[in-house]
Amino acid sequence: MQLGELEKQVLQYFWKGRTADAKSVHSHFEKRRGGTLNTIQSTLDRLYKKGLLRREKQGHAFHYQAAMDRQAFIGKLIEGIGEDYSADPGSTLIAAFSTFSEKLSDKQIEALEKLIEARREADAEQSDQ
Amino acid sequence: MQLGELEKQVLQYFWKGRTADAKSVHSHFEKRRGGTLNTIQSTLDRLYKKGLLRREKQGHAFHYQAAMDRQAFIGKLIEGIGEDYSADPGSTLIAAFSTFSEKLSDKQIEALEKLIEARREADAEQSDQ
DNA sequence: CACAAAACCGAGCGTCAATCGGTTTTTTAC
DNA sequence: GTAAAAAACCGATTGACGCTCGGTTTTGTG
Repeated sequence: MQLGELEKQVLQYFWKGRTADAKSVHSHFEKRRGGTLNTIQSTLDRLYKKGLLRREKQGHAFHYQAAMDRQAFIGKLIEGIGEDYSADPGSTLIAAFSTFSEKLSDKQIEALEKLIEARREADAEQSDQ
Repeated sequence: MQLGELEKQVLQYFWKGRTADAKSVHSHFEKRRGGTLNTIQSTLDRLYKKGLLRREKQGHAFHYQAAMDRQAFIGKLIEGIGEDYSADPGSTLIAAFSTFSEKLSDKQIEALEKLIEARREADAEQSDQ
């Protein structure tokens, strides 16, 4: 799922937890980059059709919000990379870890180990039943 | 770094450790998908200009080979995603782990833990000096 | 130097995001 | 209920970029 520059920015805007209609989004982006309301509208529509935004009629306008959070979306993108280049999940993850290794803080490493631990426990649970 | 379909396939061809000239690559891909030698040539050239293939004149033709292996490249792509969506390395990695968690074998989890351990030791080493 | 092989150039096509003018549909206000 | 306003929707244009390939130039070899 490759997004254009404006799409990326709009998505990140919604990841702040906001719900907004085209008008609000437009007034937010107008200052920093210009563009008409129509441009924002078609971008919202594209993101909606791609399943990245949810929307709902509220009075006269659609109110949009993120359909998944940043973490879930990034996970999907990384999954897509694995598929594109025929890498299994394990090696994709190892590639990621190797690349980032030096940049990780102790805290982040701990968080990762906690996830691993949790996953191990889930495994044990499974074999109990 | 978004690649086209042919580019992806050619790159994977080189990840098998091969060194090859345009002619060889073409004869490899001709069966499964057709296309002229010229198409392969321009694809090799594009990949070369993107820094994904290395090349060297050998007699009258360039011999190409992968400039980095699959793991390094996938690492770079994932890094790019983090940049595109303003995610720090730690959260990118956690997103990857969360997404793949259930799909990982025990072996792959162990491999990951070994990497974490290695990274911890590197840290300790550092603080010794 | 001539011939062959490969590199290189350039153009056309398809896809897709960004952009925006114009039209249709929907809401709301009277 | 109808008119005005607001928003959605449609369609066309532009700009990237990958794929494709014909044609020209360069290069290596005998």
